[in-house]
Amino acid sequence: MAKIKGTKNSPRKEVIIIKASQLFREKGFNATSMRDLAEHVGVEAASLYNHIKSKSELLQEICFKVANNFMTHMEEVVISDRTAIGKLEAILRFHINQMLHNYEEVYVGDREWKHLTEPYLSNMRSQRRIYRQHIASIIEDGISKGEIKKIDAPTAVLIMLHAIGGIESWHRSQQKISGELLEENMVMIMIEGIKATGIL
Amino acid sequence: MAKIKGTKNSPRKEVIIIKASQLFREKGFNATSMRDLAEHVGVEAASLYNHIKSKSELLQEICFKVANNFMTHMEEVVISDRTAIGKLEAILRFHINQMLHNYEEVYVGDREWKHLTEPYLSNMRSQRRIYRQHIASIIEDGISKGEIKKIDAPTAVLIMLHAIGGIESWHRSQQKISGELLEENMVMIMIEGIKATGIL
DNA sequence: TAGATGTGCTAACGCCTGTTTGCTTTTATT
DNA sequence: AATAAAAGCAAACAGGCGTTAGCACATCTA
Repeated sequence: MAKIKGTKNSPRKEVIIIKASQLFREKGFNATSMRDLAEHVGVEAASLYNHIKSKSELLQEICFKVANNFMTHMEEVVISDRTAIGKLEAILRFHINQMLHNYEEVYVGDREWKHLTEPYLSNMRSQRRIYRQHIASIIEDGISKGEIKKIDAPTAVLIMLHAIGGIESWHRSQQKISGELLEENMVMIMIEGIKATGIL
Repeated sequence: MAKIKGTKNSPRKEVIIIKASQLFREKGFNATSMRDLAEHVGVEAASLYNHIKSKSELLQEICFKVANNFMTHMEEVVISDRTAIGKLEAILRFHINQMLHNYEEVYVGDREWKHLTEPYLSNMRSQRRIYRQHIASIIEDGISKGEIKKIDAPTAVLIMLHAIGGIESWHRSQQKISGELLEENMVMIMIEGIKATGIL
């Protein structure tokens, strides 16, 4: 039988997670209280527990959803037949687009994962390490093939990843350029910065 | 007779601020309790209040000390007779060195200032805006003089500033390259990324 | 219609928070 | 040695925290 609810087709838990993402991003995980969250959902704090197990669970769901998202894309890129520069550009563009169109959750996943509890904390740490190592490997591959100038790969990785985090400032900016233009500017600056010039 | 002391001569307060910087960096401002801090100082929580007025005051002192530090340097650079690229490189190197040698406080000043209370919060917001505008002006000047490729200046600013924030990862890294090498790598990648190539 | 299920509420719990009070001990100055 | 100031402590406060218990209602299922 078709279960058609009419007004309430979106489950309550989804709404809670979305609101939680916004608040965690805005004020941080620890500075966001359950009563705070409840008010934004339009409900009393106690009622939240009909849908979620704990405040921690909210952070876990947000962080691991984001992490899986990035990890899945990374695996596709790694097995693709792009050049090293092409792979980096693909990763860069994916990050930028995620930051542009999935802002709240991505931001929380990036900045608030430290407040996860074990064993999720260790799990996240290792996922992030693996992710960075993937990028470093691509860079080192590019260097050995002469596509990329001779730089320290881990340094290039941290520059790339953190530069993208700066899109946060763009979101808050008043006179912002379009997302497409932002993407092109970032890609140009970052990719040109590591490309081999033939001179060096 | 003469009260030479004021509230400044006490080194105890310095210790408290240093430990607070470490804890705020490690766990975040909200996740650091005064009892936590007291334990690291080697004292009971109540005793802290013989040296400081409030937890908030700690965050204020850290944030504004760092901000003044950067602002002072910025003003020196702005009035210098360097080229635009030269100015950017000077700013970049200053940031990197601060991040390397004054890590805890700089990190807190960068990531935890959101938890300041008014009027300090507004003050900090405007200081940061002014700082970014200074950099943007330098970039635009460089573009108009043909030193820098035609990019969106605010975008370049956010890339620069956030890329530096990535040194956080470097600090935690196990097999890290030397600070000098890190600096050279970062400068090379970032500066080359925005330099005019003559082709474009 | 009867029961089950989902969702909401009020009230409360135990714990932790930043901070104050009142008192004692250490340290520095005369 | 006497005295004043600085620095420490235990105890407590009021308020906020995440969370639970118990109950009420509404909706869906049989």
